[in-house]
Amino acid sequence: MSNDPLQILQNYVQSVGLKTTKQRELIAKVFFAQNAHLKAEEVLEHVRKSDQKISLATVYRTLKLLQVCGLAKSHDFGDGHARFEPTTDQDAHHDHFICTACGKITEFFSEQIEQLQNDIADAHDFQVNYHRMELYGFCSDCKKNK
Amino acid sequence: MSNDPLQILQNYVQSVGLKTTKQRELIAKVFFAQNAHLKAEEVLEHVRKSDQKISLATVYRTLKLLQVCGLAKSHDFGDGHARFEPTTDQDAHHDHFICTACGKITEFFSEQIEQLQNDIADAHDFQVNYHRMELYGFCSDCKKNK
DNA sequence: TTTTCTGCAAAACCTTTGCATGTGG
DNA sequence: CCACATGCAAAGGTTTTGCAGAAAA
Repeated sequence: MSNDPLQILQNYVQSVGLKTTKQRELIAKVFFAQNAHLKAEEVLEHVRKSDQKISLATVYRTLKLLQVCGLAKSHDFGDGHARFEPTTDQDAHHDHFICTACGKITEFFSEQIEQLQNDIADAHDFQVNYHRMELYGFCSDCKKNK
Repeated sequence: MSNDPLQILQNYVQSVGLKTTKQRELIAKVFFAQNAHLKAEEVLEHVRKSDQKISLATVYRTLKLLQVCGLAKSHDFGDGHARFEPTTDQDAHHDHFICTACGKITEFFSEQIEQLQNDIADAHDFQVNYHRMELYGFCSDCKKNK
């Protein structure tokens, strides 16, 4: 059983009767290579370096496909643009720090948060399936320049 | 020094040379009375009960004004609609539980989260100004019906 | 009277979709 | 060949903006 997202995508595509195309492969490759929070437009920019003709619609369609097979997630951090990020086992539960000065998004992981969400869930009779925690403020660089 | 958001708004409006209007007063009154997470369209619905002629544009403009003077915040919970909520001292730090079955949004507050964010901030050399924590899953009602 | 505000409609924005053409299996 | 995929452009949804008339200071 492979952990390579491109392999997983390939398997999924075949099993559901979809087709492997140059565009899909390229978009997926670029997306997983950039381990970042990209807007669709940014994914397109990267992809265009290899293929000028790929359309934004295809980027959206491929990103949606990646979400359907559990390889990507989208999220709006509040500026009206959806950001996409890979979902892999090791970072499925990571959280984010968002610098409100420079816009940089950094990931972090806290075991305590996992514990905390269980406590809160119990206290409120909720069944938590996943969580999201975001800390807004200034990153170390921007903190200096204040 | 008043704690009444309507009073704060009034003071702000006057101090910056803006004008007090029936529409602004009504929208603000309705918004603060509904202590909920409302879409702009929902604010409009409530407002229309008192004044049929108020436009959606004015609702947006007033909600933006409330954000500028720190009385409201907006956030996209992932369905593409911005939700607006009052920002007051007592609930400035609350967090959210979102039921992915029925869409219900519930607030909660945890002192431990406040502590946790400080620890994380220190560890990463970040200056946290505010945070957001969301737990996604099933509320007690929807949990039963599974 | 002067500046701001409103309502309307149009524009802007990101994202999705319809359609004719292209391409993988 | 047939079904799916693509690119383009147009449509879709929410939010913003330009403008002329209305209202507050």
